[in-house]
Parts: sequence; structure tokens; C-alpha cells
Amino acid sequence: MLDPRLLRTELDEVAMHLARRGLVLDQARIEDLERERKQRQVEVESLRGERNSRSKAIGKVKGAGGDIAPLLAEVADLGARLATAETRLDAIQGELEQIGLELPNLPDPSVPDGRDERDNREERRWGEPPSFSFEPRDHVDLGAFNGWMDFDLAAKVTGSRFVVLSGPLARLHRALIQFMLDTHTEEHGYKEVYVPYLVNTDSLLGTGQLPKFAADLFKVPGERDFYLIPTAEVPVTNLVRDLILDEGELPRKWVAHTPCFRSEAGSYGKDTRGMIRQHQFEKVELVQVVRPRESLQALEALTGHAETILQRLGLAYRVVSLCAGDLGFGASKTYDLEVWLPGQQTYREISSCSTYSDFQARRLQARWRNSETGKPELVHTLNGSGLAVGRTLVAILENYQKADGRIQLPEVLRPYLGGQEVLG
RNA sequence: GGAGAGGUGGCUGAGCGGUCGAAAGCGGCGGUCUUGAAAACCGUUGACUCGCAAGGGUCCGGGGGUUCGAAUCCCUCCCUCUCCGCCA
Repeated sequence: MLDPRLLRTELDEVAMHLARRGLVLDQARIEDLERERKQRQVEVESLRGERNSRSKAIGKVKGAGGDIAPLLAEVADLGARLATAETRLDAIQGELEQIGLELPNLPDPSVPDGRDERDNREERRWGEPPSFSFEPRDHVDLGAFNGWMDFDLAAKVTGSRFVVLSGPLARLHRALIQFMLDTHTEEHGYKEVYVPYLVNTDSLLGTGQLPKFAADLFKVPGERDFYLIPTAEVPVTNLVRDLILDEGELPRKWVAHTPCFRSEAGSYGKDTRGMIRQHQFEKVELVQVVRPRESLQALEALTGHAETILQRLGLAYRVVSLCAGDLGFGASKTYDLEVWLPGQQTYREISSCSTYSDFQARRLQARWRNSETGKPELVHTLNGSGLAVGRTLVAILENYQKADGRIQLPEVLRPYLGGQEVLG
């Protein structure tokens, strides 16, 4: 959510920033609503002020044993007048609130201009895509060849866009998770947390998935509706919802491994082959809660933490700064990490690292007490994949394949796989 | 699934329908004392919002109701805790 004060006082500027995202703000409508809101609010508050002082006076008279009947007559219609005024004010406020909840965050000034992914700016590359003396296969062929990956079985058990991994590949999958968690906790200063995979609507409103993106979520109806998490960002970031943190408690840095569930509504034709786009996948997620002045710096650091995993695994990748038009709803700045996939002869997203500035914090009411001002202020929140495990598995298979279809293992994973050098 | 208790400020925890935005304690901040610190003592300390200010308004789990007036009464929903049962 944007700062409502900005919306009131700097609407032109807000519109300008949102225009970078390709969003046309209906300024006239907001101004009209705002004007009426102000008028109604003044009306309601003066009526309430009158009611309060009258009631207090009645209380005093009654306490002193006086006759309150004439006073009661004077305020006879006050309640009704107040009620109608309040109803009108509520309607306008509700409308403004709805608009506010569906407005995306403002892009950081350092974010490149542009409309879509074609305008994203490549920041740097690391590593060389491997060259093969044979025609490299993609992960689907490799998985099937070794008998480790079965989409038909998953389709029987559940449906499309799920997978069954077995034997050595299932173990490699688990090893990747362990490796990532160990690296982030032991070397990057994150605290590991285990969190619920089902969350309530408050949490999803807090991080911005609701109300706008309900179609992307799996809902679990019940006495009380829950949703399967689309990312650990939701339960982990919500750890600070409704808190006022002491300055000494910042920054908070958490890492969590969770499954993620996405309905992938609206992407029916995309990446239908293989493990790239599934309804269920594992992710190791990094979350930081920081003081506002530190958030851009923290984004660089967090991105670096995710990069470390790719580097240790020896996977070639590039870092892309998303342009304003390609930014996610709540992000003010995002770096995507894209790993080289020989099967597709291209770089594919494997991590997305973002700062949300105070956008999520405002919805979450996540604050810290500034020791200089003594006042509570909104924190900044960040998160990034470190990394998407399924896609990392794909990258290992494709980049480390040998001519005979077997998979060489990166050094760092071997301790997690009983010292094997080759998978299986 | 059965039985009960409870949701109040950063935290713990009081609160006859009227002067309660709310006692007290803790914590925080400032000070006295001290070479410094601790302890002790004194003072101070909710959040949000409108306003240049004075000042106004809102907030005691959410929503609705009764009333001139609700933290306090009624309805309803949600949540938390305890005991029993079942269970990974």
C-alpha cells in the first residue's frame, strides 16, 4: 500500500512514478473522492465532538442529581444525523481503501525505464555456459532416461503440472535444500525458521497477494478459509505483522525452506514441458526486515547471497534489473537471477530478489522504534529466492550431464550425497 | 469431538454504563547519586489521524445492536489457552 498522505498531497508525483509502470492513474476520480472524504470527515467529527461533549454534560448533571430530561430533548436527533453522516463517510472511505489496496508500489529511481521483460537491464554475468561434445538433452529426457522423473505418474496421482521424483534425484533434491539452508545460516547470518504452509487472508493481504491476485492461489475452504502459500515470503514476512520492533532487533534475517503452491492461472500454454512451471515446488527463501535507509544496500547483499549458491554450484547465470514495467506488484526494485539452461539454450529465472520498501510494512503494520525520533516508523521488507529448488535441480541436470546421460555432481553437494561424484 | 477460561497500551495486568485513553508493575527515555556502571530514588512515557497552532476525532479481538453516552450490557463471528478424547 502506498502512503495515503502521498496520495492526498503529492498525487501528481505518484501518478508520474506509476506511469513508469505503464499504469494510468485516474487522478480526477481520486481527487473527487478525496475532496468529498475530507468534507464528510469534518462533518462526522464535528457531530461526534458535539455528541461527546453533550453526553459528558448529561453525565455531570445526572451525577449531581439534576434533571436531565431537557438535555436529552436537545440531543434527540443528534444520533440519527451522525449515523447518516457516518454511512456516507464509510462508503467513500471504503472506495478509497479499495483503490489504495490495488495500487502497486512506486519504482525506485534506480530502476530502469521500460515496458516489459525486453527492457530489463542486464547487470552482470557470472560463469561460462558449458560446451558439450554431444547434443545436450533437457532435464525431462535426462530424468526419464535415468528413470528418476515421472510426470505421468504425478498426473495420475494428482494432475498436470506435478512431478514424481525418485531415487537419486529425490535425494539430490533434498541435498540442494540442505546445502542452501546451511550456506545461508552458517555464512550469511540468516536464522532458519519453520513456518506454516497454510496462511489466513490477513497474511496474504499483508504481503500483497490479496486482494488482487486471488486467482494465483490455491484456496482451502473450511470453517475458516486458508490458502496454500505461494512462497515462504508470506508466512515469514508476516512474522513481523503488527509488531513494533526495537531498533536493536533490526535487521532481521530469516531463511526458510517451504513448498510453494501456485495455481498458475493465466499461464496455461507456458512452459508446459518439464519442471519449470509446476503447481508445487520447493524454495529456500531469504527474508530481511530492515531500517528504511538500509534497504537498497540490503537488496544488493541479499542478491549476493542468492548468487553465492549459484557460484558454489558452478552454474552460469546473469543478473537482470527489472525495468519499471516488469516489476512485481509490491516491489520497488527487483533483481532476477537467471541460470543458463543448456536444454533451452537460454537463461531462465531461478531467483527473484526484491525490496518492497515500506509497501508491505504499511499493510502489515510492521514498525520499528526510531531511537532518534522515539516514534514508530515503518520497516522495509525484502525477500528473494535462495534459490528455487526445482529449477536448481533442472539446472544441475542439464549443466552437469555427461555423454552417457549420467550426472556429474558439483563438489559442494557431494558431502550431502554420501561423497558420490556421479549421481546414482 | 466434549467441557471450561479468556482476548485491554511495547509487555504483564486492573477496570460500578458517565470526569477511562484507561490503575499498577515491567520495559523505554531523562535526571539525582557514582571515577564509570549497577542498585536506589525522582520525573517522564500508547498508537493512528485532521490542523500552522490551539485543539478535534478514532482505537480496549472483528462485526452488529441497546443507550443521550459502551472497554463495561446484548447478539454474532474469529482467535488464544486449559482439561478430556482421538491422532502424525
